[in-house]
Amino acid sequence: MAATVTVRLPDGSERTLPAGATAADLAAAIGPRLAKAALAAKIDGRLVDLRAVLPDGAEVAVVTPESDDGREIIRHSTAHIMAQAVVRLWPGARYAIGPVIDDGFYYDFELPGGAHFSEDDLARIDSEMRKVIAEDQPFVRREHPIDEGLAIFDDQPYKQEIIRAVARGADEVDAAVGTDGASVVSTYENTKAFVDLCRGPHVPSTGRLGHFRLMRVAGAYWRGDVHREQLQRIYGTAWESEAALAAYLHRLEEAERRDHRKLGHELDLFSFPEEVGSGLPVFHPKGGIVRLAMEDYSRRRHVEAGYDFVYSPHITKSSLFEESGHLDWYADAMYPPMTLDDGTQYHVKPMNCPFHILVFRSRQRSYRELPMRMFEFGSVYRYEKSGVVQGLTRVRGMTQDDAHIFCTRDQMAGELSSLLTFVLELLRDYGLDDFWLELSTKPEDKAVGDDDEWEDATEVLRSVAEGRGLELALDEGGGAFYGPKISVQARDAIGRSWQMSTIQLDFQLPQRFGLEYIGADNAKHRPIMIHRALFGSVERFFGVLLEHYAGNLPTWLSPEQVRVLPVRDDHVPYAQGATDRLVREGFRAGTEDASEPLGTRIRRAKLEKVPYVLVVGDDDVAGGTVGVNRRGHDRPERGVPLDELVRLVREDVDMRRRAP
RNA sequence: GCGCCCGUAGCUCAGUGCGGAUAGAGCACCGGACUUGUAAUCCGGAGGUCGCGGGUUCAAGUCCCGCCGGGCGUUCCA
Repeated sequence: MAATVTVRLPDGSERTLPAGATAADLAAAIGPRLAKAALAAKIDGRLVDLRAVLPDGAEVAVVTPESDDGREIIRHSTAHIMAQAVVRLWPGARYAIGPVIDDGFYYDFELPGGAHFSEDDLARIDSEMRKVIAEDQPFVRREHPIDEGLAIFDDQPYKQEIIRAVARGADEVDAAVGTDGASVVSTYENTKAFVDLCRGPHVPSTGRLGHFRLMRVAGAYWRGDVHREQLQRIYGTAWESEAALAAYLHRLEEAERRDHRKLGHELDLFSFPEEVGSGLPVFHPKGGIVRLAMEDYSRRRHVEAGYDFVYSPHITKSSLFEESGHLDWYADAMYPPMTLDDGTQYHVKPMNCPFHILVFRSRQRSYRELPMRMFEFGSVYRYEKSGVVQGLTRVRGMTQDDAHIFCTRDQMAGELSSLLTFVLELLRDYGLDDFWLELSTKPEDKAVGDDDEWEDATEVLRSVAEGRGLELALDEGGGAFYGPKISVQARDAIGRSWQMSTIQLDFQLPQRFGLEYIGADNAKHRPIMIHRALFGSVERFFGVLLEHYAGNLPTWLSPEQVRVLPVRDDHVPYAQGATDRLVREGFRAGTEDASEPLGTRIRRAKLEKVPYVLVVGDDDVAGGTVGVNRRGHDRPERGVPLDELVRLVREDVDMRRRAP
């Protein structure tokens, strides 16, 4: 055996160390600061402990806290000490799995006697964890043959189940296990009393941790299977520094501040009356105006883009959904039927497509009519499971900006391409401008439509996405059996992704409904159908915009665009005159009288996020001017001629200028 | 659907641990006074089947059960 090993570092340089040197030795050899910061190492792309021995010729990188790998290791190690704390506090507790997730980690437990964690327990667990950290326990890795592993965890049935899965080489276990061989499992021992089954790697010792916070308790099924034991899950977040933790918590607060449910209530836009039912919003006058503005603009754009407008009822005989197939595979998500005296069943519609199809089928169609683009703000009802309804983003009653395009095979590519352009332009007009796309392709097993159609459609979607320079995530085999799909995701002002529009090809429904048109060859042909919704649902889009703008809707969407405040009662006539002028110009404006101090009225208007708050007093009456407080500006601008103000607001509205 | 948590005035919350007499506060609302030049004027008033139903108890906002509504989670994996 050679006396030295040579490894290559990320910068391309090489280091030679004595044989048997560990990753920690390498870090020390590079420099004392790195040695101190080092958490783990990556050898030939695989994350390992700092104590791992370096093989000769390997590519080695030292993992430090301020990296994705580093944070992941910190989170994983923090999950372990949480498990240790829980076992200390609840002797006999069983621990299942404790993986890393986005921004944090969780660990699943089963407490003795079927006990449950309460929110108060989090504080106890937290302080026990800090004791474990203060003890600076090492994470000692060991490898054991299967039977030895089973013996170590003889009172931990979940761990044993995992070990057996590893032994079987079960494919649900991460492939990394394979490098150890399925005959061996690894453990990490913190103390004699606490050993956990784990692939690793971990930080060298618990003293390296501490910037964490336990977030919440939740229930979760063992292995995600509803038929298995329900375990208690604790979620936490952990970071490399107090500052990073604080920044993360701040991001959460920011998201909370923007919560559309909260803003919707504060700004008196909508509510969810208990009397109506879960997931069924009602829009108040101010929210109604916002919707009106959103919908009107959408309608205008659809007219310009060559759509026809159709209307369809909210209920229909069940037979329509039998013909469409919805009742076969979608019944769970539908409201149950109502039965009339003669026994006929009716369903509230969960989708608009069958109606649009009937419009198409209402008479014989010629190829000259295609493409036909039918648009409807169609209200649909879906029986979402009670646990999933959430604000406006997941509701049981919603209005889709739904359209179905019927076209020939030859027109398909052109339609898809112009459609995607249309979607992106329209979403931009509403103020979203950071997009990425997800393309779901043909599922492996079964699919309707011929391969040629699938391939062609998929290719068009792909090329349009790429041509636009947009990020494209491929969801290989993730399409529905009836056609490929592209979904447009938008990132909002604080970087969160929302799924917005979907464009879905459908090779199935035209077939089920026997749709056809007469081609130039005087023969019957089957049209291709494209389903698409740009907002998804008006309600959801409303919620997304509200969060995106943190309630500061751009002027063109604001429920009240201008509020005029007279300084004293005797300024009211002038204020009213200004308001009348603004209303004549087509703006949403109002006067508030002077029965309260100006400061109070300004404050209220600002809290209500009115984009333009005008103050008029003696000087303005004399000069035909207004004092302008623009939302987002600290200082008012005095003495602005009314004409100038009208011009300003007009420009804001016409350009659909983004809110400050 | 399931698990945990929550539901008190229009809103935000106190009171619930350990059951005890007319259930409190701030904001909002209504009335009056103040006549205001840029983020909370003063005084007064009204407002509650303590989510709903059932149970335990001499006594229930408080304890138990069911339902309704809401929040969070159900991020495949040692």
